[in-house]
Amino acid sequence: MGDRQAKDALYDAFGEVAKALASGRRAELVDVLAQGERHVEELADEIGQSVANTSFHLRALATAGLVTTRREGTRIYYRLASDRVAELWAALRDVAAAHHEHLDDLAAAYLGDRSRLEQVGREELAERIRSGDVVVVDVRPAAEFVAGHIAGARSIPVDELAANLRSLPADVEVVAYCRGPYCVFADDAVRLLRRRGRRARRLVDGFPEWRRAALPVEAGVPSPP
Amino acid sequence: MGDRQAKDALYDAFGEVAKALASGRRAELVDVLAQGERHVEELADEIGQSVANTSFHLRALATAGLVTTRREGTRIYYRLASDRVAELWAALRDVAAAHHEHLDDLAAAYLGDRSRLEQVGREELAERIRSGDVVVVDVRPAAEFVAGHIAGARSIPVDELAANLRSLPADVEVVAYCRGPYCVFADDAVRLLRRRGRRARRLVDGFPEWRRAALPVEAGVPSPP
DNA sequence: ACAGTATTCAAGCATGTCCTTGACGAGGTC
DNA sequence: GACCTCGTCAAGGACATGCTTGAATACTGT
Repeated sequence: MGDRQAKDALYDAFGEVAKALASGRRAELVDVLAQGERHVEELADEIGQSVANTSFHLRALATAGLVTTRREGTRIYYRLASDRVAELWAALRDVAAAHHEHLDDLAAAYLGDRSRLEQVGREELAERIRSGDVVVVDVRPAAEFVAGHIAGARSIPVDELAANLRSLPADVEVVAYCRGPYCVFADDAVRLLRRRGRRARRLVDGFPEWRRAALPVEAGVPSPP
Repeated sequence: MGDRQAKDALYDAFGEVAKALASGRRAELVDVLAQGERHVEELADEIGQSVANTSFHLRALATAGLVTTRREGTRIYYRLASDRVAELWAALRDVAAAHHEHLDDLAAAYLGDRSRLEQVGREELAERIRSGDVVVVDVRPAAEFVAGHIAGARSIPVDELAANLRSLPADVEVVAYCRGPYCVFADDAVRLLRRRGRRARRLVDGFPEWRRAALPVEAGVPSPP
């Protein structure tokens, strides 16, 4: 006990888990799966890869233990193995944001200029929801809303927002949220709303962080009008 | 903004950070550096690799931003870029412990049977230190004790423990701690102490976790007898 | 049992990673 | 200034990874 070979093998196992996240495509998959389960074809579409290659990456994640599967009819749904995986993913993002040399530039290139985009913190939003003077809009794809969302939120996927503008009360501030700090959906939604003269901000991070903070969530289809 | 190419580049950057940990040797380095700064030759010795290869891995960690350096005379000291990195490392260990298929076996092969090894939690130990009815022994190498240790602990590196047994009071329980949950030093120390008829337990994790929990720490050489 | 479809597997190529050896470079010391 | 030490860099060989294409598998639903 305590010998070199066994130690190397143990730490190699930690390395294997890290290797599962050591690919941009797999990182994207984890980011999507942190919203809830999805099947292979959807995931392939999300990450812009062939189904075969997506399946290959999902297998890598499954082999490392980060995701598990469930069959429903002819589809196979993948989901994160547990909340710990989402926490690992959040820790990885944190370290990258703090220490990766070019992350700011890359984020700016993908997200655009956020300096004029007002954000709202989780606790403040929870408070405003309790007092009822805010409309919370989930701008992720509908499937992710169904898998779980902030209690009381309305589902309006970002590409349907322009068409549904008038269903939002004009005199109440809107808070949009999406997948997390590196997701563009809420940014685009807030920009659109402000161009139309609405008061709008985005939640600083996304639904997975809200859920992990043990704030109120719901799941299932939107309640009828 | 929001295009495929920029998104891929951003997530590739997250992947690069994960890749820095995607090697058992680099994981070992991070585990050691979580104790405090060390120079290349020491690190090479710790991970059982050539100096050249250790330098290569340290460069990989530095390029990803996980470690930084400081020159002192002819030596170069490496340290973790921040506490976030230690948190990422802890999150990685958690996920591996929960989901890696063979981690239990690998840990057992390296650490030996822990079923008869009693452990003590951080909060309980903090309480017992306040009431003063426990001796806390830091069994890591002396350099790591100097870089930082639990307030009030004594430094007795594990391979010097047998020779210093009589300096420990016989009627007080001993709690040994070391680098973390996958470190053998405290296990070996507790086993030795119990064979010699002492009451002894190990802290569940190690010094980095104690410090991150904002419990009392000190640094510097042991106070004179 | 059969056809249909979602997913996985296999082969193949280009590219990247790990570790070794030997030479080089930056700083300190005499 | 010459020498010494610590650390880094470069080249090279064995091996692993990422993506594509095309075929195989494992279910479902009738």
